[in-house]
Amino acid sequence: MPELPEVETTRRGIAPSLEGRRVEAVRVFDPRLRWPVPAELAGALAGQRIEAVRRRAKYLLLETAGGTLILHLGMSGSLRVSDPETPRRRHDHLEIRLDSGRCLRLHDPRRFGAALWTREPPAEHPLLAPLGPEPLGEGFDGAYLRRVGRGRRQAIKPFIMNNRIVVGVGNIYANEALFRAGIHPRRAAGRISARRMEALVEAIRAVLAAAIEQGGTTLRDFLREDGQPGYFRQRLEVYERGGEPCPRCTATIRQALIGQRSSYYCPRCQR
DNA sequence: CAACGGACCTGCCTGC
DNA sequence: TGCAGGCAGGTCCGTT
Repeated sequence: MPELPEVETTRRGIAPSLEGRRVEAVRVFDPRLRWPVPAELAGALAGQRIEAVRRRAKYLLLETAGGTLILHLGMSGSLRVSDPETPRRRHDHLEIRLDSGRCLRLHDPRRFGAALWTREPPAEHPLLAPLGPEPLGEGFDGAYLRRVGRGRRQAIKPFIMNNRIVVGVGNIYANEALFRAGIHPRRAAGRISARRMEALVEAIRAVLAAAIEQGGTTLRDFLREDGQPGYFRQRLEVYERGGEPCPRCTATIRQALIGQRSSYYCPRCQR
């Protein structure tokens, strides 16, 4: 479910309830996530004060003086701040009780998500260390993308979805950014001019920023931590619109599998 | 190395 | 109605 805008929306939603609070207890109802939830997590996190809730790529980082809880929402994960008295839902796998009397619950039907603990600086964790630049940060520009794409024959769409190249661009926003930039999703990454690569970078930034502003995209089940949906879905121009007219030129939008993922594009506008 | 397919899971929808 | 099959927002890992 969540791409960068949904994770960032979640971060902004939960941070005010977490920052500055002390963890009173941690309960793991089902440790079978993508990797087993470490047995030491509950003991290590209990008693710690949450100093900051940060995001790196699609990872959420709950930082304390004793270590960092690394959370990933996978395809179907979500976080809710709730009253501990509220009955647990099916697929609520982890609960963190706070000294405010509230609790944070991780809900994840498909269990592709993760909850890990590290005492090292999180940037050095093996999962985070190899990640490419943040798309909305410094260090991500046309010159960079052109340089790392040089000589690559891989299609541009899976290329920008590779988190060693740039993080946070999932299937929805890859489709949308390529449409905005007028680039065909199958075009080889190494065969895009500097000018068009710059346009692609700007399109990625613009679509992610706009989606964050709208609270993310709710397709099926993504809900913000307050239970509200994100409103970016109505702004999607090609995603899940196969067979509809292109909003720019009225040609019929195509759907095809590229790199195993559903891809949507206008065969006339995108070259 | 780059590129690709498989794997991990549940839920939901479609079509027979 | 039941059941098989396909698909879903991610990404690691093993193989070519």
